[in-house]
Amino acid sequence: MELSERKQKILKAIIESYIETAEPVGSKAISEKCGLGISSATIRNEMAELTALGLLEQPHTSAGRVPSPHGYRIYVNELMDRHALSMKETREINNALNAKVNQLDLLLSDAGQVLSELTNYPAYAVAAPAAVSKIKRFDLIYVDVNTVIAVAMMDNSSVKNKLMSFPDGIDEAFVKKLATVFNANFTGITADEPTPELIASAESVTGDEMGAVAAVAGFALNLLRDSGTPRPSVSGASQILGHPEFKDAHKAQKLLSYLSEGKDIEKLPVPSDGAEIKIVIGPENVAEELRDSSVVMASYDLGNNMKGLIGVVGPTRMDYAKVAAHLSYVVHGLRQLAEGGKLPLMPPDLLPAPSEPDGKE
Amino acid sequence: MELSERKQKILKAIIESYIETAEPVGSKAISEKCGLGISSATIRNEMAELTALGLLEQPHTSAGRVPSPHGYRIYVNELMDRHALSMKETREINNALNAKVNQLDLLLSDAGQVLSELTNYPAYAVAAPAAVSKIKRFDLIYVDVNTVIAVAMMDNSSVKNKLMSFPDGIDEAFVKKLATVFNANFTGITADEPTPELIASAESVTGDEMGAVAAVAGFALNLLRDSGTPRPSVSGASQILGHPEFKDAHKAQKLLSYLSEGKDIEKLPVPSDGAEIKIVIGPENVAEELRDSSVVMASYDLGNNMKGLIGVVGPTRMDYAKVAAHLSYVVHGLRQLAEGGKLPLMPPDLLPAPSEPDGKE
DNA sequence: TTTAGCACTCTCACTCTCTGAGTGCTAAAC
DNA sequence: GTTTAGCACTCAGAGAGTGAGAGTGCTAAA
Repeated sequence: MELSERKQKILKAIIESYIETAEPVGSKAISEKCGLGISSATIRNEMAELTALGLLEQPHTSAGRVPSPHGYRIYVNELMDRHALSMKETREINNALNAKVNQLDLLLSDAGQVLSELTNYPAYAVAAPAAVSKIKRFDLIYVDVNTVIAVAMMDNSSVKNKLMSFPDGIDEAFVKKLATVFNANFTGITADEPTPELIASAESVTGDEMGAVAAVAGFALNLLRDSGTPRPSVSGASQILGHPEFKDAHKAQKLLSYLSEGKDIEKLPVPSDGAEIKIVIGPENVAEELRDSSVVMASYDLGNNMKGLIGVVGPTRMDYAKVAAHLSYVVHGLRQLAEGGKLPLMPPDLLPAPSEPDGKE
Repeated sequence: MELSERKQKILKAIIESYIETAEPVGSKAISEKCGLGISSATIRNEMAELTALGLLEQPHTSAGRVPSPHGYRIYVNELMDRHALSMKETREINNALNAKVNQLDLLLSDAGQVLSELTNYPAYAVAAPAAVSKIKRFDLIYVDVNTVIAVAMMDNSSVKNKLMSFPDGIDEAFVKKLATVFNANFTGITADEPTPELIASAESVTGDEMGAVAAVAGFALNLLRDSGTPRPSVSGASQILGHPEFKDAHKAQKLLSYLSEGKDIEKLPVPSDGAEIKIVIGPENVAEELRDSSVVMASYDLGNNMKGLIGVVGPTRMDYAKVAAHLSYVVHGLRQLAEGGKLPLMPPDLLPAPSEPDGKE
């Protein structure tokens, strides 16, 4: 389908006005605003045709027009201007990410928080579910006679630790031996592999004192079990309540609990091949709960098997251009940080690559 | 002020009915329900007196009565029955906590989640802000030639880790030396102490390669800076939207963003001396944002300097009895877990100690 | 092809009325 | 003195009716 240039301009103007005001847009407003020296009657004719094409909708006869999901799709694929990040925005992202380069798992949820504060929509981040997850490195740190820290690095590069108490005391040499045995036997195995024997053999090798082996093994098993099913971390959930389409608390609740419970996360949108940013509009969503929201998301791959999704959720009337630009910049920032760099405090001249939503149709 | 027994019974019946239905309670309903063989006219007389005493309020002349904050206070202090946890509830708490005994910081937010799911109100958990925080133990784990894990245990027993990448490669022996030096120099110091010299001396001792010392020191400094100002972790935020008093999205948003932003957490209620559970009702709250909500909270002290607050937030029309019982049981569970035990899968015969709200007046 | 004009439609805000729930008061009953 | 029945009174909320305003679609002229 090819739209005349004028139709495109009108559609764009309508969508942008609606994004700003959340009110149905009338012909008069467009004829004044969009700059083509054209009367409202002409606009009306064009709008009628756009409605017939399914790009606009009418809440009722005498209201203005509202973009349909399909209309947003065209807008996003073809009409939308790239949003140029302001100095201030860039600085805000850089500073916030720089300040938080501690634990990598936390970095992601922090990135979500930055994103959410910047865009005024909730953001989520979730690690890619690993088909089988393994422990890559295991160690025990002796703190004092009652305390040991167990540390495990998974093959997706997440690091977990647990503080373990031994009220009856534990021997430093024993801890060392235990660490060696565990590092030798528990790295590289998956949750399915027969571990009871492993534990038994570890016990026999070390000569267990008061179940330390079992305790440590329990930690390891838990990790293997848990890290297969990541939970999304959601930031800025309450932002959604600021938008008029969610002033019905029940609607907001459905969306929020879907996001934060992490059920059916496999139904979250995933990027199409090669696209850096994917925009999924309302009914295009697989998950029932997202059907009248839109999602702007990106996948990240920070190397070392750290992969996953990060995205922003909002009403279909969403400022796609701005959100896409922010998201894209944040993902670039993450990658840079993961490579060990710091982010420059001034914005680079080259803005992030163009967003590339999947063009169906 | 002494209430006659009959007034107490009526007040109790009104509050419990209101907690259940969220509708103003009329005299007729009470006369039928409360079991004293007394007509609605008599109840009306009593209700008028209770209103005069400030324990009930009338939304308007011809509506029923609604408990006032003061009324709730009396109810909580004197009238409320202890809620006995069902087998099912106990099992649910035990299982959920048992399953999550990995990282202790996570355990707390998990406890919040359990609480929130059980009570249908949002829950928060926040560590006590440390006056000065220090590193108790520091270590580096060599993973491979490009990767090192830094682990630090703070004196409040929280353990933090960071995965560090060294694209140019790093030597295992060097990592060991570095760990020794850092453990010797960075434990026991506070954020204020003059660290540039420390770093310099560490660099000279180890003979730095490509800024590894600086990277590790950066991690340590960040920890020291950050861990002084804990953020509350909030679970089940969206639950609040399920209650009719928060169907106004704006009101809900104010509450939620207060909780999750962690601003002014010093204004969160703190337990009064000796009380195990504290209940703070509506306007009794210090924080402006909590003024028309109630908070049921407890402090926990899991030993090893792990202290903090855990609580549940809801409308003033809250099922105080149930929430207090759940919270109390969860806190007991935490303590048991911290001591290294597992929770029994069957409920103990002895239910948690009675809740003990501060009795002002 | 564009535009002005006009009749038409439909929502929203407003008012009015009616209904039902619940009260407070009074006078009688216990 | 306490309790109760009876009754007039009050008020929120639902529903119907109305007018204004915004915006449309159509027609005929430019």
